[in-house]
Amino acid sequence: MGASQADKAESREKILTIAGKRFREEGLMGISVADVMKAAGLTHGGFYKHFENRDALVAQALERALAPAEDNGYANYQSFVREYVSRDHREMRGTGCAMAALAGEVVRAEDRTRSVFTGGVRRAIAQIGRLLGAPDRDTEARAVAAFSTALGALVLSRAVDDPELSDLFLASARKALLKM
Amino acid sequence: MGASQADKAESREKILTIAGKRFREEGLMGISVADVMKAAGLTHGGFYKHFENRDALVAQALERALAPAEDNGYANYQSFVREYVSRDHREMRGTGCAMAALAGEVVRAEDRTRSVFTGGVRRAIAQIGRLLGAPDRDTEARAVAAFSTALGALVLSRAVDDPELSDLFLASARKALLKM
DNA sequence: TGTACATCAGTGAACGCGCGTTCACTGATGTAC
DNA sequence: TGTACATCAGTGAACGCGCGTTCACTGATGTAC
Repeated sequence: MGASQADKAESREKILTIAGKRFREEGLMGISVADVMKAAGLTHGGFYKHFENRDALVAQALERALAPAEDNGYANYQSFVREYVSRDHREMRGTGCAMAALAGEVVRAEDRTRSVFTGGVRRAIAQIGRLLGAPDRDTEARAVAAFSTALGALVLSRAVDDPELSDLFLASARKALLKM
Repeated sequence: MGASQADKAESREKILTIAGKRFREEGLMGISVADVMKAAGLTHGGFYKHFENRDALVAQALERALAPAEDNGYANYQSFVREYVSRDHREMRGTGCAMAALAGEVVRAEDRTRSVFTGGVRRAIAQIGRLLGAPDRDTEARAVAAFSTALGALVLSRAVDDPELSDLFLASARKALLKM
């Protein structure tokens, strides 16, 4: 069952996309190599033609999930708050912010994965800083605090099993963020 | 190797204490029944004399980890901020806030576990609300946003692999929280 | 108080299962002539 | 352009291992008389 170089690249893309989604949904330990390959329409044995081992997949899938999306920049600080801290984002676990999905787990991940994560955090802070407008002495600190609030509220709104309390996290965080 | 009823109660306590610590450190899936029992000085087979199954241990260990500690209430809002959002707390993963340690994982946990978690969140919000002083129309919303900021900053300060950035999360969140 | 017996916390071997990884094999792709 | 051959993406069986759970067994504890 031979395959061309183009097929290989396509398989790799598929594996990374699926892994990025499943890791966000099920956690970094929540899905097996065989499951990822099956979801990509392949058998598990071929995995090692694409990645050195499972940890490499974790790091690379996270890298891709955190890669800045061209189209998906926020127009301004208000739309960042309204889109990031929203019910839609809460529901989109597999395609939403990978930092919110994996922040709690990444402490225990491999160095490479942690470092990729840290890069994503830095870019997020820089982006929020830009949205906050003309940089002054404490723009960075305000961006960092805003990111903590937004991510914290999103994570807690997902964790809690009461829809009202969940909505309260989103609404309260939006209100606080728009005052900052 | 018979054991008295007092011994059994003692074993149960030990298992719950160790599990509560290890779950916070390694995640809800990060430690096996055999490891918990071994750490408690027992063999794995006896586990089922204490708990119906592993999920029951998760729920009960979380319940205990979230039980309000008599001695450990915060004197006021400022000490909550300074103690919760601190380097010490960041370093104390096994004995620190179980909500910060497990918020990201609990979405995928059993109903019982999620419900226990939600109870802990409600108590945390109520406590912060009280610390914020005389309740007015939006004390609850301010407490909810404050909790999001504090937990988000703690989680991110642990996730990130750069000590400076980690400290920046704590310092920036404290500053924002003390302004609220 | 002493004796006989039931209880049951704890032991450790065993179970079926899914995991990450390896490997011999296959056949279409890509290359050399 | 056609033929011969090497490459290597993908297959699927197999590996060793650790997991959650079960179970027959043990012996001190607790109870009945």
